[in-house]
Amino acid sequence: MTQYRAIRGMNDILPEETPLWQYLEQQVRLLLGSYGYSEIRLPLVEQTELFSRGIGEVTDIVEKEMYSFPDRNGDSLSLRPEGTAGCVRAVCQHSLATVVQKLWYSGPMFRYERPQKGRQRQFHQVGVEAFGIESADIDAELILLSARLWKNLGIDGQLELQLNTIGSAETRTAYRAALVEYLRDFEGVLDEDSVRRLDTNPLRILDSKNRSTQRLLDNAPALLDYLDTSSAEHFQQLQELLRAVGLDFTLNQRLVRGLDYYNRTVFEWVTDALGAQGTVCAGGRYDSLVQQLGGKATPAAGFAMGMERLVLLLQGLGDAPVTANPADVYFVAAGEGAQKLAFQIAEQLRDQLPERQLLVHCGGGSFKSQMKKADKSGASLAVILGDQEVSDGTAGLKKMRHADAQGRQQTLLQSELAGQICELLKQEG
RNA sequence: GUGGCCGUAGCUCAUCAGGUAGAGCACCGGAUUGUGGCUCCGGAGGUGGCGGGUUCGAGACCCGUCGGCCACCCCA
Repeated sequence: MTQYRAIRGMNDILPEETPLWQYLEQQVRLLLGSYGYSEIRLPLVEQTELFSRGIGEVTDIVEKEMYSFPDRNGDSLSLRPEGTAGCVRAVCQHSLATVVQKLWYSGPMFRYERPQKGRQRQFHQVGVEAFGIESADIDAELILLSARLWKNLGIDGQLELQLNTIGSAETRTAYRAALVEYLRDFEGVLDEDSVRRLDTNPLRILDSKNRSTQRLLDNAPALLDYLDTSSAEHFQQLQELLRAVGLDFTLNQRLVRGLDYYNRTVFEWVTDALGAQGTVCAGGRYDSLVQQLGGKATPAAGFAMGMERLVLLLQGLGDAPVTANPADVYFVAAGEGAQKLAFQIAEQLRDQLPERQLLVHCGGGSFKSQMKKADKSGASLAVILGDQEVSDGTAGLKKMRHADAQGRQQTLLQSELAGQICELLKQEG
């Protein structure tokens, strides 16, 4: 029984899983680079106020999910529950938005929630943000690059794009009033959470999972009818751009986001392969956030993707796209002299083959047990050194998993070893 | 925060009217002298999450607690 456990909801990513994470991160990095986005690295901790002002005081994230604590000087700090607020803060602080900025970041986020499939208390997001562009083309680009990432990862078949617009602040004020007026009449039949939201955040009622609430909404006023003309045009342009490149999407009028800063475009990539946490990537436009956080008015749009959820999708692919790297050469060394010799030869070989994985056996043991380790390492070649080789200047070189038992092992001079290994590895590619 | 299911070796799990625990995989060693993969033999490894209760006796029953999973909620 282990004495210490990781904090609930904060999981270790074990060596077995890291190759898949590295693969995912690499694909993300390449793709974002190809669209001209630059990485920005941000602190995990910010002033609590940045989040309450940015995300919204009455959102669940701020109300009950933040890890907040007083700093030693009494300031209230919080572990970031999302990345956009901090990114906007950095953009303002360093006056980055004097020109168009296309940025991305990745790292852990923290929310105090009950863990379940696809949901941790410490989880990882990659966020992508574009500052300084008001037109719908950047909305389209953000969506297109995410679509391309799914394709590159081979998970595009499992994802569907849902799209909506929530218009301007005025749109929502007017619509909110109409929606509340409509729903008040059904207060008796609404589910408990939706009743509460009538006062706090009525738009969130739209994406309630409650079936009877959803039925009530069938006859509710539609946000589209309250849309201001420029938002309507913006939305129209976005759809045209997406259609122009043949990207499928579903209009979902009940799609609203849980963070207050969004306006106009909102979108989600959803899957039914992950149980209840089906949103893998989501975002939208947030034109007033920069100004709201003290910067110059700057239009902006962005999205975030949940890395754990993407990893789950990749793992579900069956054919694991990545596995652990097998070794190339394993040095079996029995005896003190052989150990020294193995290190010498291996170090020399590392100069010539920096890309190859060379393992020198450590920890002693019989030839037999060392050979077992060599086999398990996946190495294609084993170098065998013992007292005899030390004294006569030779080395055994064995091709592991070689069909022909006869030609499997050769004895050669130590001076020939490096050249022969290079040659054999080159043959294998 | 609420609810359902679950908690036995590193991992996956079993056993039994309640009588103080097993298998497979993994690990270690051996099967002729210094050599892997297959097979065979052997070994190590568990205060049965923790605490309390019922009982002559509990891993098995009851209560509590902690933890896990899933769902609500929330959201990436």
